[in-house]
Parts: sequence; C-alpha cells; structure tokens
Amino acid sequence: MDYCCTQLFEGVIDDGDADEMAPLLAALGDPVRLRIVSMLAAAPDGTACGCDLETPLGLSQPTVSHHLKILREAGLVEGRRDGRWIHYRVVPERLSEIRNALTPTSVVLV
Amino acid sequence: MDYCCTQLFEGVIDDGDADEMAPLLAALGDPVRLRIVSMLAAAPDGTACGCDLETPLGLSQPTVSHHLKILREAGLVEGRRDGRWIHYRVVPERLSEIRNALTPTSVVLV
DNA sequence: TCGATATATTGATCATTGTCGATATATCGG
DNA sequence: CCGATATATCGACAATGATCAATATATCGA
Repeated sequence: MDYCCTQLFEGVIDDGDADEMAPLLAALGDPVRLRIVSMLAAAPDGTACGCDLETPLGLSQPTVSHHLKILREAGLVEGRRDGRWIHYRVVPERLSEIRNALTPTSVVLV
Repeated sequence: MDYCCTQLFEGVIDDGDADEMAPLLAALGDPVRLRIVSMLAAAPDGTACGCDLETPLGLSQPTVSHHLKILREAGLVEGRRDGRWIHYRVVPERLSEIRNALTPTSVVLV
C-alpha cells in the first residue's frame, strides 16, 4: 500500500464531526423513518401523533415508537405532550444541518 | 388506535421513492463513508485511489473496498480505472439529490 | 377509582452490517 | 511469463438493527 499517489488529506471532515453527522444521516437512511418525516411534514398542522402513523405505515405500535425514538434522539423530530397524545413535528433546522453538510462549500466536503 | 386525530396523509413520499432515497442516505450514514466522501472531495484533483484511503482511515484494504462498493452502488462515487489504480471521485449530482429531497419544498417533505 | 387510550420499555428473534484474513483477479514492469 | 501492486470477493464473526408480543407507564373521562 501507499506506493502510489500517497498524499495528505487536508481540510477533510474530522473524526468527531463524522461521528456526529453519520447518525443523523443514518436516522433518515430507513424508508420507514423517511416516510414518518414526510408524513409529519405533510400533516395539516405539521404534526401528528404516533397512533396516526401505525395504520398508514402498516407497523405495530412498538415499532413506530422505536422509529420515533431514533428520530427524536437524532434531533430530527420533537414531541410535545398534549394529554394522552404526543404531537410530533419535524425539526427543520436539523434537516438544514444535513443539507449544509452536503453542500460543496461546506466543512464536510470542503 | 386511530381514535384520536386520524387523518389522511396526502402529498407524502410514496413507498417507491422512500425505498430509493433511504439507501442513498444510509450510504452516508456511516462515519467511515462520510470520511471517504470528504477525502475524495478534498483531494487535490478531486480523486483518490483506494490505497490512499487505507492508512488515513486505519482500515484494512477489504474494508475500504467494501465501503467504496456501497458508495459506488449508491451512485455517490464513481471509479475510473487507470492502470493498476482506480481513481474514485464524488458524484456531486447525487449529493444534490439528497439535498433536494431534504428541502422543505421538495417532494419528500412536501 | 376504574376502564380506555396513547406511548414507552422489555425481551426475543431474525436479518443486516462492519470488520478482518485469506484468496482471487487485474494490471504493470522486467 | 513472473513478481509486485491495486482491487474485489469470499467466508466468518461480532455487533447492530428492525420487528413483534407482552407488559409497563401515563393521561383522560366517567
């Protein structure tokens, strides 16, 4: 190895940033969670509760709860309790972070 | 279920699009692959061969090859053979697709 | 307080994935 | 043709993840 065009990589994303950004992208790297985010964004008032997602997704309540947890921990979704229900909404700033990271002029792609 | 604010979700990403977009995001949802993309983008001429990545990544040749394959199959990276070497480069159009999908006015997020 | 509904957690199972060593394939130079 | 280098594939293994049934927790209405 390294007999060929070895070179130093400068301006590359540092390990910490990569470890932060990857879970964010991985959270959206699942068709179910993509659909959830899309459904929340498409909902009339921009929110929906978990129970509304089960039937259209065709998944059990624990599974939907599992995916919502991942999206929540990634900061891509927020939940506000309203009595029995928790209204989930997309956090658009978090989506912007991804878009910015993938922009050619960003830190990630130099 | 569905006793609460049941509603139809219109304008939501369809299953086919979600199944297409998810692997694209999942391909970037790994810190190693994020670093690879960043390294390719940061390389002097925008390309690097696999052998250049092993040492800075601290990974074995098969592992780097594995990640490059995933990025290749996702269309995020292209390889051009040059003798013994394969020069990999980022496909910026593919990154744009992700950015567009995550834009509030896009199909995905309606 | 009790029953009903919404959400979260637990435990289990099966599939996927990241990693490596070993090996195969391809290309170049001699 | 042979040895060296770059890349891909195979096989194995440990870790992660998606899913569900069962159960726990929380809130409301009666």
